Amino acid sequence: MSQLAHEVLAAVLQVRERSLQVLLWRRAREPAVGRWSLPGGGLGAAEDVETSIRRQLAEKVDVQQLAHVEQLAVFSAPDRKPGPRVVATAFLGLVPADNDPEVPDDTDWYRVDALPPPAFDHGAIVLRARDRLRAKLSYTNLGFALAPPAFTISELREIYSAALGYRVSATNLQRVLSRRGLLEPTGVTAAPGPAGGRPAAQFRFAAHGMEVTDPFAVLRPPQDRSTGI
Amino acid sequence: MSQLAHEVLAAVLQVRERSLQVLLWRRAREPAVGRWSLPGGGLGAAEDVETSIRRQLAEKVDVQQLAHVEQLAVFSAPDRKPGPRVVATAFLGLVPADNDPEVPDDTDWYRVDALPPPAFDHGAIVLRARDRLRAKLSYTNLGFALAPPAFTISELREIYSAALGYRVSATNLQRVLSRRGLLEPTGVTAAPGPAGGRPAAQFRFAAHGMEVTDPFAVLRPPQDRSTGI
DNA sequence: AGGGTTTTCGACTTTCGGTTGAAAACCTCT
DNA sequence: AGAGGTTTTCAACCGAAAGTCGAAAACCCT
Repeated sequence: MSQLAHEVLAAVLQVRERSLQVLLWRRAREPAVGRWSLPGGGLGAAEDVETSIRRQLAEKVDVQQLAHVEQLAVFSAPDRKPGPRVVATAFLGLVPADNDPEVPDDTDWYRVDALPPPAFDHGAIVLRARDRLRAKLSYTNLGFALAPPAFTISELREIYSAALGYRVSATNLQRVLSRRGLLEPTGVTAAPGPAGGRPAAQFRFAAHGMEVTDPFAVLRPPQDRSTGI
Repeated sequence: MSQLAHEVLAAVLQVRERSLQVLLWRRAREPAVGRWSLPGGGLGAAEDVETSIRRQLAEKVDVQQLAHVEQLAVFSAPDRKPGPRVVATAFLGLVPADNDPEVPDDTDWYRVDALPPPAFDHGAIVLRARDRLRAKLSYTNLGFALAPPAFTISELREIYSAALGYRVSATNLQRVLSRRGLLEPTGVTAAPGPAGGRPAAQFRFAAHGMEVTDPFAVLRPPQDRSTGI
């Protein structure tokens, strides 16, 4: 079995200014000078890939603000980078909206739908991350990782719309999430915008909704009516 | 960046004898002599991980019969195997029911819910594969990869029940799949069983259902009623 | 006070999935 | 051939979930 290098990369996504954006840094040296790269780096000898990506992301953003990290896929085309072969494990990371983490000078956020010239296969990785997020938003409770600690339904609607790429109904969003027991009111009402309007109630995600749970199952097990409550 | 070995492994699942089973081979040499291992091997210099796992699976089963292969996850704990470190990319493979591929002498099928002693972390990989299959059966059209080319609704129900671990309603299964446009009748009616009974109509998965499509979305895009048909 | 804006919420409709039961179409045994 | 058993098929019903709509509430500014 041949020895080869292994790196970890993360597409860290956040909804910023009403659009889905990804954290990229500009390469100052060859290869791919001037192109934009995902954060990450080589896998250390004593760490698994998840430990490694969290360690390396800590250099770019405050880890406290990473609400969710999950494996995305392995990218292993032999020619995916020039030079000695490197296999990459790619991750999806999510930062809640309204956070504005300090980032290094060479690093910044870019719209996923208008990426600057990406290095190597990093463009494909970003798109995979976006697609994974969109799918999971719909059939899991992953939304908690994109939302700030407290939010109004309108704000949450903006976040979902930006991430999904189409407008969702605020009424429906509230009902779907409520029915799953994910929303709870904070009691606070937010101040209205400059144009006035009724003040909006603030919500937060329920504590038990802060982990990704099983997807909604379409073919459910039969209901057992014998076990009366 | 340190150099290390990379292997590919596959949990190849099939519904056999009304239960979900996985293809395992018995280790004849150290390490882990006598324990049961997933098929796979080292990543070649000129191949990506998917090419590699397909090549290595060809030594165990007829590749024609692999209806679906997808990446599962990377397993990278530094101590997942004794000896020099090896990172593994694990795959989920699916073989349609009713196929009975030739397998080598040291290789056989085992029930996922009663695994023989697994080598290394291969037990965890099998369970991850099972969970992924169960989730995707529910919210995608992945069922096509478990079903034979033609089947009755009862047979399909057996397959789904075995894979999911609970009984599903035949009536409901047929309607859900039909509504998604995945089933089409072959025109043939199967012979009744030994106890008689009405002969069952045969179906097949529609051609456009033979790839995994987008999951069922809960928060759909708004319906555009302006584009009348 | 009046007009504009935004949020909230109830009500309606449609779609989807779970359940049931009757009818259809076969078998075997007498 | 008829009776009785078995399995499949399908229509009908029901409830839950989700999409849509509009009125009322609660704020702003002039």
